[in-house]
Amino acid sequence: MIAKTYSPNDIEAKWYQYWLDNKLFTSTPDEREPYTIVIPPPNVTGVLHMGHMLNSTIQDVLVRKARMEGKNACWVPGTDHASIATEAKVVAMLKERGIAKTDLSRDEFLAYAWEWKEKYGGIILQQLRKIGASCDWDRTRFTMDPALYESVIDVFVDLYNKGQIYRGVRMVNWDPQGKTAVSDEEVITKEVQQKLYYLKYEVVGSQESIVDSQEPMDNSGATIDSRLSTPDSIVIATVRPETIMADAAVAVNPNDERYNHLHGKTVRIPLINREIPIILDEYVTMDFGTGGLKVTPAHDPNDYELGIRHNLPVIDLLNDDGTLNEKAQILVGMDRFAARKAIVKLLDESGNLVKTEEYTSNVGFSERTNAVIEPKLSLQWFLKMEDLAKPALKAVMEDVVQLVPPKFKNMYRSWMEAPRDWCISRQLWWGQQIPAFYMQDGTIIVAKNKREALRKVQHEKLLFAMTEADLTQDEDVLDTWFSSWLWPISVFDGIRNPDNAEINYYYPTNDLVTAPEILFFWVARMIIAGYEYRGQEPFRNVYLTGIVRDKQGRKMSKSLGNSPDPLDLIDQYGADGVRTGMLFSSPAGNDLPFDEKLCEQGRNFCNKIWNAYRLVSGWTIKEKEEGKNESGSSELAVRWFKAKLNTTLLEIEDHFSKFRISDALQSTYKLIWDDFCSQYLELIKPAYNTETGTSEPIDRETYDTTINFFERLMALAHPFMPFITEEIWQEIRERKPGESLCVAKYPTPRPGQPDAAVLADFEVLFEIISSIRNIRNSKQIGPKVALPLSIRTSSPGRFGVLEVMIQKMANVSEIAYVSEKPDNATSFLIKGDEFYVDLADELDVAVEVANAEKDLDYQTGFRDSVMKKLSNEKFVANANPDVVERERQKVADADAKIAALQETLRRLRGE
RNA sequence: GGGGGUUUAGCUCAGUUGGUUCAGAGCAUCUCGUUUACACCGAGAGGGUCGGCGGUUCGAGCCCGUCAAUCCCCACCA
Repeated sequence: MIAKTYSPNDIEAKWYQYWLDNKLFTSTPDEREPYTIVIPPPNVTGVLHMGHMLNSTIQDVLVRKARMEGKNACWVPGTDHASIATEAKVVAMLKERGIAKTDLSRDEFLAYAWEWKEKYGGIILQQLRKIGASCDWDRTRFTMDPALYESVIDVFVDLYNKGQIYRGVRMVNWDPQGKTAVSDEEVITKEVQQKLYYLKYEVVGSQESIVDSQEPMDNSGATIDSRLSTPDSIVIATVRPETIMADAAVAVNPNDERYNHLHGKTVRIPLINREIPIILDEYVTMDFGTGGLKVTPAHDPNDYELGIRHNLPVIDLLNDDGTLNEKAQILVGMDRFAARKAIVKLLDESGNLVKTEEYTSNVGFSERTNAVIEPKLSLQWFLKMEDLAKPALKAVMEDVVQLVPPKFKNMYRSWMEAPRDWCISRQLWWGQQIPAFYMQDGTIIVAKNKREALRKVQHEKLLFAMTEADLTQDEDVLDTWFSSWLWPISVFDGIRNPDNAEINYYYPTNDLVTAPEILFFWVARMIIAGYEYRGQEPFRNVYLTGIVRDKQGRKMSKSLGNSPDPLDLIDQYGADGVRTGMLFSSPAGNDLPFDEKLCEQGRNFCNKIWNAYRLVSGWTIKEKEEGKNESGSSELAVRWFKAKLNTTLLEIEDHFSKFRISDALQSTYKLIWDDFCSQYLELIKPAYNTETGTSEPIDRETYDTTINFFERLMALAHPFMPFITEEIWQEIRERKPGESLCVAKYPTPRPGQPDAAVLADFEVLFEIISSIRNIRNSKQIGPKVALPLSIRTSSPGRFGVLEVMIQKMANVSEIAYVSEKPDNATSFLIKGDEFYVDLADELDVAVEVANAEKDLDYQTGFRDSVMKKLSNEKFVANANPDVVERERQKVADADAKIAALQETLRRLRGE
């Protein structure tokens, strides 16, 4: 006997192992059509969160479906080395052991990092197995695998040789915690409540200034607080008072008449009294703050530009870790934020702090470490993006690469039309070390390795005396995205070995499933690399998932602690339950407000399927000679379900073709729960024999057909819920060893028109049944009390076999065709046919009259509104003839109902 | 500051070229039911001026304009 409730935990591990043992997920090139997905490689240090859960489930649904459709499905798993994040974790781990990174050599540090990676890395890949992900694990790749590492190096060398990569001093985003530069895309700007400090700078030679200031200042029409500006000083506004020691000038707008008297003057920086010039530049906004701007070229990108224009010195007063260096002269060694507090106090004491205002402004944060980004001037490597981006922009605009949903095309375009150069160097050790080698005179040799670099020096520069010892490799590593942008190519070794059988077979891949957050970071760059290195797009479709949010709409994150552990959820609801739960409300590109209720619904669905199987498996089958179901009702039910299945399959296929995964699941869910369980199974269910206490046997034909239906339904649901469907599919009939639903045929709609007649008949049938049940409910009559039904129709006997079903489903004792309404009967109307249910007790005439009147009102109103439409000449003239015809039909239907209702009313009133 | 999305039932969302009784689904709520697969269930019910206003049209949830709310992206006026 099968258990009453489905227990996922018992079977999930069993089937997953079975799939692995039978190598059902492995793929090698063959003559079949390939279907390829590369996983967005999760951070190697990562653990599974709800975003992965959603993303991986969608990929698995697509891959499993393709596999069942007979394609050579290949889902490549792997992880990303995530340089900053991983290095930070390793540094933290070392710190716990009392080891500082600075005490280690690069090689020693990397040894620790690899040790750490081997130990903790890739947990997430194990977790993916728990959710049923059908990855080809033999293909697991890591962005630092030798082959992938080498691919990255090759690409760097190649792009350098093509003149696309250059090295230069630029203002970059500095992460003082990670102590590395990060790209513009890795900076998240957030609005932060800050303070705007108004600081007074003394004008040098202020005695003269007083004399000059005989000219009345009021002429300028200045609206600024008189305290803020005096003839012998200028007040500037800043949110970063700790950088004043690095000021190179104070700028005012040349058109700002308030400051005419200061042109050509110099001022003194408070506290340190260094003298700096007043410069004129139209960049300065006159109506912000005081109209005076402190210019700090080392610590602000705009100031840096100003500095270049005015030939100002660059004074960098920050160390790499964000503390003040000796150039600051004061507060040396203090962290920038502590220094800010301290200097405000000092400025206040010295009388230079004029006032403080609350101020909201945008501050950049490091995506990886969440540290406040410091604009910093440094020597970095850059990749020119302008030309590379062109084919990638075109591909998306012309839908060669299709973004799903397409609304993201706008975003993509705005970024790709004017891409900024990509800062690809990082001041870290964990990653691909930049293959640039420096000669002692600073000459740069870019080559695959030192030996190659030396060979180049010797052969191209004819410096045969050079040795490897004379070359030093660049200390920096490459941005992690500089390796992941090659992912769809490098996992098939298509960079090093561009004509190999694998890349030629699997590339371009089919679908990419990822989050919109990394559309620029990753997706766009993969497309760029795809065109540059394969001359072809890396994938056809990009399905962009939403962000998983909690009930309050917050993004689920580890730091907020509002994300449930997916593995806990799986324990609780089963992998299939969680998978379907995730998909129930996740249209592409829309955020997913996650609610555990959805997992519960998923679990309930599993249980429903389980019990449906329990029901069917408990049936006994009639001996052959006993024949089939006498009334033919089962045959008709079969005919109906076939038609229903067919139309639903078409619907599901349509949803899938549009990547409407949620809708495809919804259709599957309804087909199984409502159509198959609630209707079909109830219709064919054998009667219960009260004497024997068992159900009657079912005829062989109906039974076999039902089992076939079940099998097809399991196949249909398998991409969504692989475990329970495999379990039942294996139970349903004897299978050969190694056979699996994973590679069974996915149901396809039968060709030809669906059986419209039977579908229409059953719609009427279900309406009759629910009307009778409704009467039962409203009259509080229990389901065990059988009720007689009378029908008055213009075509007697038209219900034929359906009568048996009405009797069974609505517990009707007998059906009679009548020409007069029986006494004591309550009635309902369906398409002009009138149905009467004889109630044993007295009929409440008043209630019946009220109901009939209400219905009559509605029908008359409805008829009138349609008539009004039809009497409008413009409507009849302009509307589609079909539409007009339908409207006429509506009137006819309404007329019939109205006539019937009027008659009912007459009778009820005894007229 | 620019660009885009969203706004439909208490909640989360469907609603495909404007036209069938088009105002929908799931969840939640309420009523009834220990029926013989399933209470992780069954049978029913209530609930919305489709964000506001204006326009186009014979006809608007759908098209256009405008306003409002909200979210996202880009842009670092200190």
